[in-house]
Amino acid sequence: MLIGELVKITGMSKDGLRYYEEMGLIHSRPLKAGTRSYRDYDDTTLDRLGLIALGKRMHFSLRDIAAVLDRIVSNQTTAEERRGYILAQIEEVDAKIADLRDVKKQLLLFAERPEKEVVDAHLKEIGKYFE
Amino acid sequence: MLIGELVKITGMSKDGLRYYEEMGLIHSRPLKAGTRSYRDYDDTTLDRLGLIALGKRMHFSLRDIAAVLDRIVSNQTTAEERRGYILAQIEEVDAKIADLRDVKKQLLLFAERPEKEVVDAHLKEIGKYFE
DNA sequence: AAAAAATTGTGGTGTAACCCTACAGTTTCA
DNA sequence: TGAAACTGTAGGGTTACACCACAATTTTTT
Repeated sequence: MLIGELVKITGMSKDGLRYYEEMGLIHSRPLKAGTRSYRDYDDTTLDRLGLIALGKRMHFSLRDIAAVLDRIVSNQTTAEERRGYILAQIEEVDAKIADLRDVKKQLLLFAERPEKEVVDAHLKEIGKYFE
Repeated sequence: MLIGELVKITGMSKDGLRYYEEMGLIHSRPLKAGTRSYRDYDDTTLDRLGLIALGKRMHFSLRDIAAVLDRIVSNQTTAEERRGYILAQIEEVDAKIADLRDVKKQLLLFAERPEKEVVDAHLKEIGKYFE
C-alpha cells in the first residue's frame, strides 16, 4: 500500500511516516512509475506502526522505539525473550505512572492551601528535589 | 544569586536556565562588572523553577508552563482562582495516568502471549485506534 | 480525450528545548 | 601573579516532526 493508505489507517502524517522510514523504523519497496518511484509498504508495516504508537504514548524517543521494534517484532526473537523484554517495558511504564502520581500529590497539596506563599514555599521544595 | 547557584540548587543546566530566561519563564537583574554584566536572580526564581520542574514531569511544553506560571505564581491571582486552576491541572495528570495504564494493559496482553503472530495482530489493533 | 483534481516525491525552511563547543571578560584562590 | 573557576555571547548540532513549493503521476470529471 502507498503512504496515503497508512495515513488513513493510522492517522499519522505523511511527513511523520517518511521520517520514521528515514530513521529506519519502517521500510518500503520502491514502486516504479515512469521516471519516479513511490514507496510501497506491506502489511507488517502496520504492526510496526502499532508499536511506534505505543512507544510514543510512553514518551519514548524514536531511537528507543527502534530498539524495542528490533526485539519485539523481530523474527529472530523467541517468545521467551520477547516476554522478558515486554515485562521490562512494563516496569518503565510503572515508573512513569508512579512519577505522575507524585506530581498529582504535589498538586493536591497546592489545591488544599492555594495561598501564594504556601504554594511558593512548596515549589521551592520541589526544586530542591529536582534533578 | 548567579546562575551557578541555580544550577547547584536545581540540578538544571546553565544552557537550560538561559533558555528559560530567553523564553520569559524566569527573570534576572543585570549585575554589572567592568565591561560585562552577569544575570542576578532573586529567590522567587526558585519558586518558578519548582513549577517548571513540575510542568516538565507532566510533559508540558514551555509555552504551556509559562501560562501556568502566570496563573499560579502571579500575585494578581486570588487563592480561589489558583485552586481552580490547580484542580484543572490535576485532571490533566489523571488523564495521562489513565493513558499509561492503558498502555500497560496492552503490554500485559503481549506478555501473556508473546508469540510473534499474536503480538503483531494486537499491534495492528492498536494502530487502528491511534490518532 | 482533454482538463482538472488528487496523490506522491524531493527539497528546503522552521520549531522546540535544549546540548556542546569555542572564545573572552571577571573573580577567586594558591 | 598566575592559574582555576565562573560567567557571557555566539554559533552549530539534535530530535521529531510541520509546513511550504514544485514536479511527476494517477484518477476523476467533464
